[in-house]
Amino acid sequence: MAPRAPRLDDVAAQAGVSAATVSRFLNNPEVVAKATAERIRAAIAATSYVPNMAAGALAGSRTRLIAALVPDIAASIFNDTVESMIDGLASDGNSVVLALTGPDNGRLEAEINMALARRVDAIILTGIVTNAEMRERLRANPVTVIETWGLPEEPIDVAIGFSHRAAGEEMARFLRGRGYRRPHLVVPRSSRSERRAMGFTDRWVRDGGVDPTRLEVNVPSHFGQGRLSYRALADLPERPDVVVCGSDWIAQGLIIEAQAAGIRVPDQLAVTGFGNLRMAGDMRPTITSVDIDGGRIAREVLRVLRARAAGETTETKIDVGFRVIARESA
Amino acid sequence: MAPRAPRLDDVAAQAGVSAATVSRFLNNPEVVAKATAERIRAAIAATSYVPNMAAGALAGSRTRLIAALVPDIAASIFNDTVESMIDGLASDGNSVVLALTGPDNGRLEAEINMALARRVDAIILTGIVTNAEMRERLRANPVTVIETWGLPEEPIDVAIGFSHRAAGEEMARFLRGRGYRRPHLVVPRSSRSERRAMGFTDRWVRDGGVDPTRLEVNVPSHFGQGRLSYRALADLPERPDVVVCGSDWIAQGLIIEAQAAGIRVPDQLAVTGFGNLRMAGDMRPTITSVDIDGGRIAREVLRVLRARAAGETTETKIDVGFRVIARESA
DNA sequence: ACTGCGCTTGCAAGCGCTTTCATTGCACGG
DNA sequence: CCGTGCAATGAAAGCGCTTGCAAGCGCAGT
Repeated sequence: MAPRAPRLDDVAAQAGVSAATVSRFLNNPEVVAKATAERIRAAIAATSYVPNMAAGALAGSRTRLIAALVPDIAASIFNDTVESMIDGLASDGNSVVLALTGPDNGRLEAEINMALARRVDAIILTGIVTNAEMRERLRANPVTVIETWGLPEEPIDVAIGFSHRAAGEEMARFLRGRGYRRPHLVVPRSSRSERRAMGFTDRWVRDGGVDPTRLEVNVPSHFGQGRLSYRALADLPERPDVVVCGSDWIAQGLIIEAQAAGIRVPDQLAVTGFGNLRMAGDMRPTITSVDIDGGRIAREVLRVLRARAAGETTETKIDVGFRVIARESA
Repeated sequence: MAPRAPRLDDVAAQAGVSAATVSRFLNNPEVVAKATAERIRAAIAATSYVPNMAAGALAGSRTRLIAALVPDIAASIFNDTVESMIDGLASDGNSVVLALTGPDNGRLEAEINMALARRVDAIILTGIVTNAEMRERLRANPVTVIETWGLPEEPIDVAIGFSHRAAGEEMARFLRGRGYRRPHLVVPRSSRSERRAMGFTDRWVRDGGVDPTRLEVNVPSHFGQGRLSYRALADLPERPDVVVCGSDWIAQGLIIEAQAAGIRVPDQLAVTGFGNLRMAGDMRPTITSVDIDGGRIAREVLRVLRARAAGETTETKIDVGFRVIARESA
């Protein structure tokens, strides 16, 4: 009944060539003679052949599968990067297996193991893996591993990111330059935010400022937290003059709650975000933020992957930097 | 040098059993004798064996790979659903290949073909496939196909969604009940939004209302469009009393721009959104929206997939409905 | 003791490709 | 006219796993 799906052999027979030639045509069209290519093309159309990549993966030890591990995608700052990566990889003929590692990377190990079992060609991590054993495990594996959004001292393989600490320091410098005196930090509970907060605090204090107050919030961070964070300001012994938020969402929520309370931003309270989401530039007032070029990260990932596919070597540490974007809110 | 990765054989030898038994242990632990299982478990640990799923897929004609096709993930209303699905599927031992079909589903066919080539166990579509040839193609394939967020007359295989037209009608009924007279629609250029707008307009007019004015905006819709949409109201011959937005993002941006212009929402201008994002309930004023239970969609998808995996049959049309959530903005 | 049954296990045949190696055919220079 | 070399192709050996089939085993029933 169900006439089994056509295979390479069927196409080959139809075209009057061997399976090997069809395979070559599929993977390296330029090595087969023009006339042959034409016959094969016709045969493929005639049989409506769809290659079986599972078989190809086994035989060729190349799955064309890339694993992307991210904490979440609900409203994540990584989404733009992930989207660009998927786009680029797809046009190279790869597919992306998206795995969620959850807050605190709770499922990180399980997902890395799954990626290894699938024999993906590369694993793209968000943030850096802290578990030493896991790092070794990955290093021992022939798979390409790219750590993004962070710059560890010794990358497992390749790291593409920036220094969160430096970003924090830069924001401290920026706000100090604008004359603010009493910063308050709203810090999502992720190692990256924590690092930025450290950088901010260290720099601020070293420059003679008073120790910033701080509030920690759960990840993933969102709009509602901004509102709550605003209310929490009331509990502070002294009112801050600027609130440094760990994400643009929080900043937006905080601004809206402040405005609803009749507080003018930035005159009475300045606010900064992080991530420079598109919304930050559209908000009223526009939000001062830190821009990370997610597209650039995606491009670098693609570049590295292409280089690897071509058998070339690449740098192992790529700093994409960041930029404080001064806008109306601070 | 690089001692080749351990295979099933290596584990088998180590455990003193045949490869077949190890395979069975891996896929059906309960069929191997307790003592044997223990020896195999030890052997796996000793050799740090990681199964090769590519080989497993070829031999077992089951990839445990699910393709999820969505238009985008940048700030998509589908993200919650996708996230829940990935979570659920991962805990069943599957992996999700996320493919982006782009605005207008420009890359839909290419990605469906890729999914077919990978021999995924199921394809989860966002929205319904309009290309008749493609629908036939999918029907002819043994793969499970689930269309979500829509309810076509004749699903390719299984459809899990709701009627966008009915949602539009319901919103018309709701606003009319509240006494609004001059609605203005901000409609993203997607077939789903379009359908809701049609439903709204038909109902509104049938109930004796004046034809709503409308503005079309590009997808993916975002905050900034809301601001622009507000400004565009000035071009209208008559000022609307309620703006029905195709997404909560647009509604939020519109509200903020209106407020910045000194307009009180909802007193002077009411606004509704769609999607009931978390933010909608946190905004000032809170946004009246239409809730789609994305988690429910995800759960139904899982249920269907599990049933299929168990060889059972399932309903082919599952209506998850929607609910107008009345809040402050309208 | 013999038969039969259920539970475990092993054997071996693939799954549909890729790739190495060898072969063929042909153009070309000597 | 023959030897060379290159371009194009074919033959066949896997890639590492799953699974149908059959056999071994211990035990209950007769």
